[in-house]
Amino acid sequence: MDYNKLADLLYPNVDKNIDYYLTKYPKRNLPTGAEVMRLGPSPTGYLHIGHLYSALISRIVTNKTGGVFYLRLEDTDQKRYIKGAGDVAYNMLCYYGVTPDEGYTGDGKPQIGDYGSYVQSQRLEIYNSFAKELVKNGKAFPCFCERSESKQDILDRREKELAESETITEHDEACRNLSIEQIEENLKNGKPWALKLRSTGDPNITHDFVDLIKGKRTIRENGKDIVLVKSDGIPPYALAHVVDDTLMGTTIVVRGEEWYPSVAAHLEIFKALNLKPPKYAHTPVISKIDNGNKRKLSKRKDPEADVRYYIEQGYPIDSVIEYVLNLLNSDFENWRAKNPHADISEFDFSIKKIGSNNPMFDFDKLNNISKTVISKYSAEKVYENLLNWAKVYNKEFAEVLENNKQKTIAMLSIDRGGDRPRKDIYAWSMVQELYNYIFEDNISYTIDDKYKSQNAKNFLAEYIKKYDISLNKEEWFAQIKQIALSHNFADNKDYKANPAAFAGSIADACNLVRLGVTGKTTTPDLCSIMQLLGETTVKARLQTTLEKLI
RNA sequence: GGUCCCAUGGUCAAGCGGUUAAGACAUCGCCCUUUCACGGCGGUAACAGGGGUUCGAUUCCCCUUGGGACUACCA
Repeated sequence: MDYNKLADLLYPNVDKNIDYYLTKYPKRNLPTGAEVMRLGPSPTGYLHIGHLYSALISRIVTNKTGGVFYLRLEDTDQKRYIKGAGDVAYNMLCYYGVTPDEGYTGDGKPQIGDYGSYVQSQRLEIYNSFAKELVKNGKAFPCFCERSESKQDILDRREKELAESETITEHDEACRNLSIEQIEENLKNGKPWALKLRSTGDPNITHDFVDLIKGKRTIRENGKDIVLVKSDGIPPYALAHVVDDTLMGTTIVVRGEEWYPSVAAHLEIFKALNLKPPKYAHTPVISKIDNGNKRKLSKRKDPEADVRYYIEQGYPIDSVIEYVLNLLNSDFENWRAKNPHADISEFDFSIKKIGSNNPMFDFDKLNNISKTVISKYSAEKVYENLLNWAKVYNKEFAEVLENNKQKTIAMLSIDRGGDRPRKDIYAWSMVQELYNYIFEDNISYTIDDKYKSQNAKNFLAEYIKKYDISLNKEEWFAQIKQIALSHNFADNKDYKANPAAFAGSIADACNLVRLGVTGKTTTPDLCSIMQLLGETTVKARLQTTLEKLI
C-alpha cells in the first residue's frame, strides 16, 4: 500500500507537515524545573468541583516552579456543546483565585499566549496535519463502518450481549485491510469515514509507567484501533490531547483517574508520531454516598458538583479552596493548625502526597473549615461579604442589610475578634435565619414545657419590670440571677444536685429570656443582643413570651 | 463479561516489618463560663476475610470479598 498516496487521497488540501507546527510553536523559554500545566474542560456545562481540584494542583505547582498554567477549551463534541460554558469555566477559575496565565479567557476577550488557539475547534487544520502524518506513516487508516451509537445504545447492547453470552463482542476492523482502490471508491461515493489508529500494540506486552500520583505501574500496550478523527472531521480527545499538549509544551498532565485506562492508547499515538509524552498525574475522583453506594459526584444529580453551588450558598472562596486543599494533601490541616493566619501559598504542597483513594465529599468538614475561616474575619469584612452575596442571591435581604448597616455590624461584632471567636457562620445564606431576631419584628418559636411553670411566669414578669438596658454584663447577670433565685430557680450546681426541688437552674432562666428575646436556644452573648435590640423591643418580646407561658 | 484502580473508625486520613495504630470532622461526656458559644480535657469507634513470606505483619506476596473506573466516532 502506498501510504503517501493514501494520505493525499484522504487529505488532499493539507499541505503543512507536522514539522511546520513543531517549529512554529517552539519550546517555551522557562527556568529549569518549570512545569507547564493545563486545565482542559469541555464546555458541556458548568465547571465541576473536580476541575477546580485539578486546576488547583496545576496552579500551585506552576506557581512553585515558575511555570505556566493555561486553560484550553476541549470543545470537540459539537453535540454536547453548550454556549457560554467556556466562559463560565474561565470566570469560575478566576473567581476561585486559580487564574490561568494563558489560554482561553472567555466572553469574547482575546486569548492570551503564543501557543493558541486554545480552543480545539479552532485547531482542525493542525489536527489534520498530524492525522495526515499518521496516514503517511501507515499508522492510521480510514474506516467506513457506519456506527454511531448513543451512550444508551451502547449500554443496552452491552447488557443484552452479557445476558446472552457472558461476553461482549469486540467489533472487528473490517476497514483495516481495505485496498487503496476500495478506499478510493468509497471516497468517490461520498461515504463518510473516520480515521482510526492502526494499532500495533499487543496487550500481552507490558511496560513500566510512572504516574506522579499512583507511582510506578505496569501497563499493557493498547491493542485497539481507536478513532483518531471522527467522521465529522474533528478528532476526539485522544488525538487532540497528543497534538495540543505537545504543541503547547505541557510537561505534566493532571486529569481524573477515569483517564487512566486510556493511557496506553495515548502513549501509542505519541509513539506513532515520534513525540515525547508528558508526565501524567491521575487524580482520585471526588465521590459521594448515594443509596449506600459510593459513586462519582455527578454533574446531573448533585448540585454540589457545580462550583457555582458554593457561591450561591455563600461559602467564601477561602473555605472551598481550603477544603479542596485538605482533600488533596491531608497534612494541610495540620499545617493550617500550626499556621492559622499564613497564606495558602506558604504551604508545602506535593503531588506525591495526593492520596489514591476516591475521597467522599464531606459537608461537615467543609462547614467546619468554613466556620473557622469566617471566624477570623472582622465584623466589617463579614458584613461586606454578606452584602455582596445578598445583592446577587437574596436582594430583599440585601436591602435589609443596607438599611441596617450599623446594627448588622454591631450584631456581627458580638463574640467576634479576640483569640476565641465564635464560630457560627459557614455560609452567607444562613445568616438571615440565624440572626433573624435582629432583622425581623415577628419571631416565631415554641416554648419547651419545662418553662411552663408558675415560677417561670413570676420570674419573667418580674424580670420584664426590672430589666434595665444600662446594666453592664456583670450587672446584667447579677440581676437575672437575683430575680431567678427568688422564684425558686437554683444555682447551676444546686440544681444539678437536686433538680426536682427547683423550677430550674440559672441557666434555664437565662435561656427562657434568650428564647423570648431571640426565638433561639443558641445565640451570641445575650446581654449584648438585648442592648442592641433596645429596651422597648426586649420588653415587648418578653411580654409576648409571658403570655405564651399560660 | 474483559482490563485496570482502590481497601485503616461514620467521614478525611497518618502509618511504609516491631507503634499503647497519630490527627481532623462528626458524635457523646466532663470542665470553663452563674447565659449561648468559643476553648480545654476525655470517651465511643478502624487495620474487610483467608492463606503465605518472616522471629514478627496494618505494612510485603497471593486468593476471596467489597467498592470504583474504563470497555463511545463523550470528554
